[in-house]
Amino acid sequence: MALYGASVEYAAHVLVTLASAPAGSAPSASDLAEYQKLPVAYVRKLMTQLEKAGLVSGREGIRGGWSLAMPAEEMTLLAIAEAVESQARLFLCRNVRARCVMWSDDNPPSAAVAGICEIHAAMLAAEAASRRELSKRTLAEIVRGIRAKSSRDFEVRSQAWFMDRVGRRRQSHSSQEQP
Amino acid sequence: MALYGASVEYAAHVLVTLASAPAGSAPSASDLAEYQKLPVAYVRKLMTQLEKAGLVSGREGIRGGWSLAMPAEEMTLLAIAEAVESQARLFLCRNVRARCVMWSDDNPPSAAVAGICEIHAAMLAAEAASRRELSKRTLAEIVRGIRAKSSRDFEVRSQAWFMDRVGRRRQSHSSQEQP
DNA sequence: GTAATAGTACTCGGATAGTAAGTGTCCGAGTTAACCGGG
DNA sequence: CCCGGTTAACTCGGACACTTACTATCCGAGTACTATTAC
Repeated sequence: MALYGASVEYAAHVLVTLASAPAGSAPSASDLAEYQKLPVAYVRKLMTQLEKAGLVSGREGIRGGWSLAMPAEEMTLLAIAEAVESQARLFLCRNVRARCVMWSDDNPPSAAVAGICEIHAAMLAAEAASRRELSKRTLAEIVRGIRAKSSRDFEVRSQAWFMDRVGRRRQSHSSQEQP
Repeated sequence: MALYGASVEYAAHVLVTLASAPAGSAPSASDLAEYQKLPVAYVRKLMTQLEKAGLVSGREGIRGGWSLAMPAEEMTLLAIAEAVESQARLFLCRNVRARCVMWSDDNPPSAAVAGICEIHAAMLAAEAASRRELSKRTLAEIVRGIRAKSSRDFEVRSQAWFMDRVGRRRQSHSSQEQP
């Protein structure tokens, strides 16, 4: 139905959140997921995919969490999409042309089917066009666009939310429980 | 995995075949399918979809068959793709932005989420680019490209194959059986 | 005071369901044209 | 000679099974930091 599924959408929003989070806060996968009510376990898996692609770097352990592995200006939407859905192709040529009945009986499909199928070629051109478009958009641009729309109050409260999560994480095992 | 699946590939090749078939031969869905060893029943379904989209016109009955409903010069690859996979989108926005925890407790997501999501906008731009590319390519161009690669002999034999199919269809119930 | 231990909150990776869409098949119904036999 | 019935070969449309990939969840294992405890 759609080439890029929920994975790409989740990943993109998570990265936007990560780029907007307070500097050095290193939110955990749970933080990032719950902030936008995404399935936590699923986001966890996405994070490891993003890490493999070199977009984020994680730190393990009790104070662990995620942070961008490169400046947001350099991270393109194409890179994000390919990180979590590397197999996404506009079209997969099954080489129908070579199945023609003309070939089967006597002479094999040699010269006539040489090179790339015309239809496949057109599809590849279209795919290249869409990728070119996606590679133009960077995470930084997207964050700027979102920030321009949102209120200052929203930003402040979001930052506070993340700081609260991090703080809560730390104090939770100095004092065992809290009201 | 791929936005455009086998349906689009089959449809495209069938239309190429149809455009290349002898004038007035009106091949049946079976003819078109067997010519390239495609699943017959499936091609039949595709043909009705292509008809609904106005790309081909069918004639029922014993001498029935299919023919292009418009000049091949006017039929774009985009039209073909959309005829059989109209739901194909590059990206389906689930409006994740509106699920943010910041909204749930007191104030609803009003102004900040107004307009289209930044990520969605970028995806739409990419989709538009690929569609633009596909709408540039016409069936006539594709047929020309294929014809340029194939031998004259291949063409002649293909035409003969179709004429044989049509002829066989007619004589098969003047003389009941044939050797 | 320093070192070993326990506990906490993460990440990591694989195994496993559930679900939706594409792919492919089958069957009955309707349509057109040719042929065949009766008037 | 003409006309209605029969048959053949299509199209049309819906119903159904199969496969695959995405989405989502769960669990055991590893890791880093902190606090506690023992020496």
